[in-house]
Amino acid sequence: MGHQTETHGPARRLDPELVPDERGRTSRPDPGCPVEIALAAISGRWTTLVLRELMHGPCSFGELRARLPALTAKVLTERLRELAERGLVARERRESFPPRTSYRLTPAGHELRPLLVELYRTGSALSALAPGAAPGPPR
Amino acid sequence: MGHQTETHGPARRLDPELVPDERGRTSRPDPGCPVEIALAAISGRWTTLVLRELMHGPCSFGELRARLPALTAKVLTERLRELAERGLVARERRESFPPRTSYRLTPAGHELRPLLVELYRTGSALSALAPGAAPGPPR
DNA sequence: CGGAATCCTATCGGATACTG
DNA sequence: CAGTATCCGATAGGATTCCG
Repeated sequence: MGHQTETHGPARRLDPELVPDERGRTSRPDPGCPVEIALAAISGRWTTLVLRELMHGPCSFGELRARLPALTAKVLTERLRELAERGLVARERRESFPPRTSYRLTPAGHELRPLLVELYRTGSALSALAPGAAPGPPR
Repeated sequence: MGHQTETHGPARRLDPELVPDERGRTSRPDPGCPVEIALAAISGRWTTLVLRELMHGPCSFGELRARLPALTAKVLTERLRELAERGLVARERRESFPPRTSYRLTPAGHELRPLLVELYRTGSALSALAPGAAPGPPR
């Protein structure tokens, strides 16, 4: 916690906690940057809600729809496919009748839990600090 | 109270770490949910990179452009305005010539630091766990 | 230097309807 | 039950040009 650098010091000091290694020094939105990887994992509307449900345990397609009634089948399908492609969710089909599909988090998917917790914590802190300041216009 | 047609298990247990209070029980992308508030704060391409730069200390418009050369003035302006509207960034103008503007994080803005660190940590964990699995196609 | 004003395209996500 | 198939309006964000 040293002193501040002036606005035109030659080289800025990089915070090692914020930029631990090479991959954090990108000067553009590089997909290989860990921050981008994590952002991609939770990107897209409804994604964090779907993840939250799956964090509570495996879930069928219909159960997810029941818990998130305003989420259309199309978008849910898209989210689950993206999450599966990224290796965060596993799909298991029973070929019986009626067909049953179960979705569950993979070990990689469970890695997202601390991030979701931190998102919640940060959001709470912000709403406490910024009283009424632009939660964003309702969609 | 009638129960619903649940295909198995009665009520799911909500994880108190994941859903600490009422505001985490939304069944849709509610802007008042802390998770959404935090997501909104870091939403938009380039936003985390701009925040990273500002975390290192105050910065002028031109300095930000110099450090993020591929970021156009239009988008940078948009990001800074959004961050300012959300109370995360403060702008200070010198009306001299040439005009100098300095941007710095507010206390609320500094609240985002642990989130950025967590994003980095999570992304690193994912890339270690999912070897080569869909970092997403290059844009 | 520090922006604002346009234009243009790609993608996202909601609504709706249909299928195995 | 578990999806697929279209259509469509709304943004997001990049490129370019201009202004105080």
